[in-house]
Amino acid sequence: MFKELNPLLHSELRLAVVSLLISVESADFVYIKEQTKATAGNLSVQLDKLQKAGYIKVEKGFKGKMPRTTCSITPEGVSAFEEYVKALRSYLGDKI
Amino acid sequence: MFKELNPLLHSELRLAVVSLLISVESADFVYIKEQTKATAGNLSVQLDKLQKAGYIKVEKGFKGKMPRTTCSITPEGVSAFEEYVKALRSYLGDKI
DNA sequence: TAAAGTAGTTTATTTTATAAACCAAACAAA
DNA sequence: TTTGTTTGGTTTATAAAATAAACTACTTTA
Repeated sequence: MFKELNPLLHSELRLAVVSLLISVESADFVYIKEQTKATAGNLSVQLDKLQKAGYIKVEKGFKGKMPRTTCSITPEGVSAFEEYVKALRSYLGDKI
Repeated sequence: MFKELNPLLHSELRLAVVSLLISVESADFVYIKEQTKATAGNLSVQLDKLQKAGYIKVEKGFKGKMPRTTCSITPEGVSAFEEYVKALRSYLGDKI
């Protein structure tokens, strides 16, 4: 009846991050923070979880002299998201 | 960009309950428990939250001599669910 | 060179979800 | 008839999560 919802994606901020990255090739920390309206601390924690799950890749470098963290989605991230959306449908019926 | 997801509905079990009740007029505790595969304790807690939010109506009565708790969705519950689904779309893009 | 800003991380606190323990009545059966 | 079991839950305790606050390190500006 109701499919299980991947708890890693069933989180407002992490879902927003993955949703954003899926349509964008790559995005840096500041941009993600702005788009999702997250606090830096919360974003840092959630990016870490997504990375540890293998759903995103996080690269730390510099833009000039300032640190710059760039994120991109992995193939596992894409398919986890697709699975999540499929599972969601079991809750939404024909409403979507 | 990303709409806020009503935290009361953004919970696997509460979403399942509301989703179930939306298509069914009314359902009792045991039935909901079976359909959602929830434990009784968890279900009890979550039904209480939904009721306190005014999203469902909970009626306690008896079937013969055994207690029987019947739940149904309220108009506020229906519209909260519809809002939630609308907000979700901002995360799912054209994936759904 | 002191103050303020940028880009984050770490730690602490609050909130949630979940599980475990419990309760009361009914039924079953010895 | 009293001991055990099942039903239908609720309450309380614990684990996990989200969030906020505090902090670090470096840079830019006044």
